[in-house]
Amino acid sequence: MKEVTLKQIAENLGISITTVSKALKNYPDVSKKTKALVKQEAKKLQYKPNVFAVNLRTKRSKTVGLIIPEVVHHFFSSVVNGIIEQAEKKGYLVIILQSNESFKLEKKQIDLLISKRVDGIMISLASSTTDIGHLQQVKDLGIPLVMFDKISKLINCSKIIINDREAAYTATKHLIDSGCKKIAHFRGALLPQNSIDRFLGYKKALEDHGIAFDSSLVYRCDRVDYENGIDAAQQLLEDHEDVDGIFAITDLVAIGAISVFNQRGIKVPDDISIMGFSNWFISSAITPSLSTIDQPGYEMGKQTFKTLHKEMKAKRNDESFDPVTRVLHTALIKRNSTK
Amino acid sequence: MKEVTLKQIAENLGISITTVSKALKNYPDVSKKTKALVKQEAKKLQYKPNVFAVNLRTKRSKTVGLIIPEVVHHFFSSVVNGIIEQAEKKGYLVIILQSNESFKLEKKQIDLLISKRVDGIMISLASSTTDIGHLQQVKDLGIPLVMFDKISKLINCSKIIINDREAAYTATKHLIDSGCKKIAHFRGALLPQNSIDRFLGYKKALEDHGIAFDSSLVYRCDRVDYENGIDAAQQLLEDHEDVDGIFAITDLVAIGAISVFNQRGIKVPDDISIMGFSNWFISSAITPSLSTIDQPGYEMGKQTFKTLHKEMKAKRNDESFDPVTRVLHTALIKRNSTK
DNA sequence: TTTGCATCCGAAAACGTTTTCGATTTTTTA
DNA sequence: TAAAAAATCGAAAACGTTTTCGGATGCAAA
Repeated sequence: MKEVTLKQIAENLGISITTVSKALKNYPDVSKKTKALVKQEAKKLQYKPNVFAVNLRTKRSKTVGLIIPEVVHHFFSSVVNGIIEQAEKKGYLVIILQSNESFKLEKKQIDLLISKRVDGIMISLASSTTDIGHLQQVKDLGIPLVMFDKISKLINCSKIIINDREAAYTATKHLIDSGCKKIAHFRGALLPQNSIDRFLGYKKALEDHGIAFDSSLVYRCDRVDYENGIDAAQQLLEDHEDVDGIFAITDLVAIGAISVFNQRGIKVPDDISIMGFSNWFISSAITPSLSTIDQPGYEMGKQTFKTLHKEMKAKRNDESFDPVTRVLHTALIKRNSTK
Repeated sequence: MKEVTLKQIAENLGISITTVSKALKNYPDVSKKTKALVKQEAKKLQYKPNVFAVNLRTKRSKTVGLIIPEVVHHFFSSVVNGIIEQAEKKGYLVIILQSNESFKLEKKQIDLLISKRVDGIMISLASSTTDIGHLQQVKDLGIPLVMFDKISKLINCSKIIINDREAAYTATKHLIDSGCKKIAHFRGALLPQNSIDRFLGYKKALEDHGIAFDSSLVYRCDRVDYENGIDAAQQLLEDHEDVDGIFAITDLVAIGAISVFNQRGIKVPDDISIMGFSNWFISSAITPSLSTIDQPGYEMGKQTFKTLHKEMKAKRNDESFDPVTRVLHTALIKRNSTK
């Protein structure tokens, strides 16, 4: 019941370990005859290379690390899906870590991935991350790094993103185009840039269309979840009776708002129109179905790994690699929560 | 810019590699003085053990594999969450693979994990998996294995599950208790045992409460998603006008049904009561909110890794380990889709 | 002084692979 | 037939760690 090794095969065939190794990897300096022999014996014994030894020798693990803020999250799980599918195609495995939106944890996990000597790292930052020393360290060690969605401009690496500002602009414009005159915004916390950008897109759209920006119409949801959507909607109803549109930073927030309106008999979209953001699965399943911006999670994951793969390949061949920034396309999804 | 190794430290201090290694691991046969010296130097040079060499030497990777049918799925992502959190606590990393409900892919991925020499494997089977040769192989190789949720009885390993049959019984009984007389069931495909068990629980509940089982009230959703819920509900409305309750195999199916009733002006729960299954996040966010059975995904993940960890530990110490089966508690969640 | 006993250290083997480089054999060319 | 070229193979080093086992040293007990 011993492990099958190159040595084992070599002894069985009466040849050297070197030749066995080279035969299995199709080196040109071993004859067809011995190659066939070796391969046959390897198959017979069900030889599987010891990946630990290979790693040690080649200094690579064919494994990459992924850090995301949350696993239980439609958008991020879509990204994960895109990443692991693509990675598997290229023979890479993915180690997934969850930062729980905590900077401290994120830092620790970067260290963990470094010590595990992954071949590359993909990350979407925690909201609280501003200090980027740990990421700089990754770059300094020469480990390929790709950031997606929640990025930091301070670090010079490849980035896969959407244009949050433009998408928010489109969302707001859709409300304006459909006749809304007084549009509220349920924004996210102050910190992640995405939250800021969406707010700026909202503001810009108003200004471009002759609607004065009114900061009292902006509500902050520090956690962009269902409950905060409920709270914001309730507060909004107290503060302003005549609002006829809402652009929510996230589908979940929008859905929270809708549930409030449903309960109070306020008709969506007749009395008030609502736009979400992300096109989570859930947004097509509620009543009324939610108009939103499609944020291509799966595609983002795919592109993220592809970019990382290119960078890893370049590194392996000692070629230089210039970081790229890829901005993915978002689309307006018109459903029944807007006119 | 060379890697810092034990050798490096040893040379700097003029001692042997052996002593350095032992000092860092607090072996008793190295003096306090040299220990302090070594540790200081290690810290100074920012020494990090080469995990590849450690793996090769110790034959362990401190990495475990996880195969699930789908990543973008509330329940499974909750499980993932529980697993990686627990794993990280114990110093293990998790490699996640997605079988896409494909038996072939599942088999390939098992091979992949074996060849990567993970220390243990956790899996929830693809629906189509009946042949379990690949899992037997895992057992035969002595790799600790834990199955959860979608399991096979044919394989002797630890299992973390819920009692689908009992939970379905509870769900159906709740409909009966709240006054429903004619209860339909939207079941899943023929294959995964969970689908069968939920069906059996439904049937048993009817029989125990003096309601004759009527197979024409059972609709099959081969994919348990939103669209199939819509289809089943529409078909049901054509076939039977007087149904007053539905037990759907999954929240998503139930929500599809609700959307149909909402559209047609059929009142839930006044005209018809609906029970889901799983307590996905979404079920509390729709209108009316969905009564369902809580399936503890996070806890399942936690227990799954904990059990695996015990088994890995036993193996490391050459102790025997008897597989355990843990049945987690499910709870009836009463919301507004039932009376 | 010898013996016994801790205490501390290091040589060396081992884990299994990859790859360089030189040696040997075979084939081709002059 | 000899020399050159090509084809084929293998010895050995290297990757960085862990762990066994024996040696050295010092000290107390006999």
